[in-house]
Amino acid sequence: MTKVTDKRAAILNTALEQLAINGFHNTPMSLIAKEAGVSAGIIYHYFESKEALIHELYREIKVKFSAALFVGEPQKLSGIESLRLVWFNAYHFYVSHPPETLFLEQYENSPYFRYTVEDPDSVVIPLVEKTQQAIKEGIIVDLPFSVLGNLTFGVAMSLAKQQIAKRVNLDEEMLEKIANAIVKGLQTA
Amino acid sequence: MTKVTDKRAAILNTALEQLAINGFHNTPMSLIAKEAGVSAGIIYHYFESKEALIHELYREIKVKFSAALFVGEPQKLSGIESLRLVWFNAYHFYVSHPPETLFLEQYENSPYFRYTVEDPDSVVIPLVEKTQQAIKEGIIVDLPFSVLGNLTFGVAMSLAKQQIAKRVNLDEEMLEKIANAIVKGLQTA
Amino acid sequence: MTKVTDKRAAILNTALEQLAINGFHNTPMSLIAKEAGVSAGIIYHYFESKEALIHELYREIKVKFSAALFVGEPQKLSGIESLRLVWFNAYHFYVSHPPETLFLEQYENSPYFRYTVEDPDSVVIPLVEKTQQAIKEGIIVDLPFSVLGNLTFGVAMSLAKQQIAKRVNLDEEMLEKIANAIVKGLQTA
Amino acid sequence: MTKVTDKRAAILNTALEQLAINGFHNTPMSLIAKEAGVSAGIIYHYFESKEALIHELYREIKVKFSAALFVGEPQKLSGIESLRLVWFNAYHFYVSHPPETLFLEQYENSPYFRYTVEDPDSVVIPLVEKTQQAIKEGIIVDLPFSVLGNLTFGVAMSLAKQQIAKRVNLDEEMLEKIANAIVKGLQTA
DNA sequence: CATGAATGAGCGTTCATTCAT
DNA sequence: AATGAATGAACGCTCATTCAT
Repeated sequence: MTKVTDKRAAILNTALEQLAINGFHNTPMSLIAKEAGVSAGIIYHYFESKEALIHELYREIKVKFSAALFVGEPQKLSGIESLRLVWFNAYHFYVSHPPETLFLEQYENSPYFRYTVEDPDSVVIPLVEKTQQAIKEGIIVDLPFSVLGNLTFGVAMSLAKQQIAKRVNLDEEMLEKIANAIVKGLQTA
Repeated sequence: MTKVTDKRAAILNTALEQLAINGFHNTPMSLIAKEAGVSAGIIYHYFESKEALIHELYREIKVKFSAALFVGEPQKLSGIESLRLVWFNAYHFYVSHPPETLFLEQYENSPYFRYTVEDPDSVVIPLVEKTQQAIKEGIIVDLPFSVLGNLTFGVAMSLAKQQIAKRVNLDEEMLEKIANAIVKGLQTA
Repeated sequence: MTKVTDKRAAILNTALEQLAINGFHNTPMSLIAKEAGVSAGIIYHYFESKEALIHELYREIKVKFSAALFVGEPQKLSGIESLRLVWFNAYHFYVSHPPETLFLEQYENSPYFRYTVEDPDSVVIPLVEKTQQAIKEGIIVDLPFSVLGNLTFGVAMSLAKQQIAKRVNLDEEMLEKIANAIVKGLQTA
Repeated sequence: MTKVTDKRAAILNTALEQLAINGFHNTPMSLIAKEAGVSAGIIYHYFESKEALIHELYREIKVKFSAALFVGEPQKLSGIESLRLVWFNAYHFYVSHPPETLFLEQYENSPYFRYTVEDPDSVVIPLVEKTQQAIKEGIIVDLPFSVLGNLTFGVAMSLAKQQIAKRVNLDEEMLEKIANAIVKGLQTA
């Protein structure tokens, strides 16, 4: 049992690594197999296809990401403070998980995967409710969730990618400025 | 003379369309040729390789995009008003050019093209200077250009992509709200 | 184990045959595959490229050829007798291995392979030494090795090619005459 | 008239040069056209095909070569002296015409052209007769013409190729030695 | 479960040849 | 005669997937 999980996990880990480095289309299954120390054939025992493997990877990363958003228990803070903390959590997840971030970006921009429906992870519901309440209370501007997502997570990911690629060097002070800009923008009045 | 330009242009147009729909790696040269109504070989008369064709496409789109930013002459407005107008221009360019937008996103996230240096188009310099001045005057928060780019163009593109995919429906009122959020966030005090 | 060797060997054998018949550039990999009864892809499992396959073929033929030179133990004969025997051995190898001979000729005259360094096969060193000694003793004319090679192996190969092409019919008597001519020419005084 | 000849000649000259450098299969017609300063299409006005162009080149080189053999009027010398002079003429032609030599070698070893019949150029008949007479007189060993050709022209070409490739440096003294070896070998008694 | 040899469709690219101008 | 854009078959090679062992 542990063994099975181990091999499956090894494949997933290696796949993530290699897909992030080489891109989806420059990462042959045989390379994943080789780097994971398994045979090419066995991958098809655990995953139906390369596509399925990638989808599964996406799912797992999403779960990890969702969990990371709750560091510091933002659900217990006020609307604005919650927003700020969640933003930092997202940014820090991205910045400290380069392969995951590069993978997500590729996945979400691949026309191949473009039509995958994304329903919000159930675990994230407390945050959604918190935000809805803040909107109703007139604390946060009334914008659709997907727009709010862009203005927060989207920006966090873009910045993290720049940081990862070292095209910018964001220190704590600058991050504060950026978080302020975002929070200020989304606050009413 | 016109003929040459025509065929070259037909290839570029078709390539853009197909690359946006299928993605770089699921768009064989033979498909571009077929859709453009030309033979596979002739593409190599106009472009050195598939890679060169894609780079050229990128270059041309960037030029069109840069030009689009100047609609309404933002360079003649005050720092804040200029920022707001440029943001709208970017958003409208993206939203009204879905293939270009999908292409740009893929291009800029392709590991294959990740190392292409991007110096700001010279035509865009007036806007850069305008912004620098606004920062110096303390009107806009002092953040690196790449960060400001994320908070403006990056957000505009993400929203446009959502709009294109009909995952959201942004009317003028909502766009105003969003533009306000961004401008407010970037304004000092 | 035997199987692997079998398929690799089948590819090499078929490649030799086809390359000799059609020439390097008129022998598609797909033809080699078809004639060898394997898929096109599998060749690349055993050889890195068409070029590598050809180089490997050359190497193997050279080894076989070198071994053939020692039939009758020429290294134990006097300088002159050794020379004569080696010449016959070379000629007989060529004449009894038409594909190998045609292949060698193409390989060594291909601009593509013109710059391959050819150090004498280590197995051949005894013969080289024997010849050097005969030169030092004043039995054989003092000419560079490459020139001696031409006057012996070169001539043997050319004649063998003519024989193979049936442009001449060299019986034992005539071969004796030719060998005599060569040996006489290279003998001092 | 002169113009036609000029363009045809330009194509032939350039073709020779490029074919010698790159080999038959790495010399596109378009390269020949470009280097000759003509259009790709016009070549097909003068030559039926690439193959026909190559055959024609071969024919012309053979004529030049045959003429070169008569330098110093060997047909007026004694059998042995004639043989020696012809050998030198052949060698010097090869060495002073590298493109022609590399071309000839490729041509004659190409399986594609292997079955071209080679009847001795009529211009060469005086030499053939001279040799036949010398054989009849018992001065030169009685060997078929093609064998004698190998032992003389064949060796001369091989050595010239080595000289051209600078794999050996044959000075006059050494050439004398080699010529002596050949002549001695072919002389009776 | 596990291997890795084997398949074969598909890709990017080349180039001899043609033909509208 | 002359051009060079255009064609399209063919090539070397890759790789997701299968399957005998």
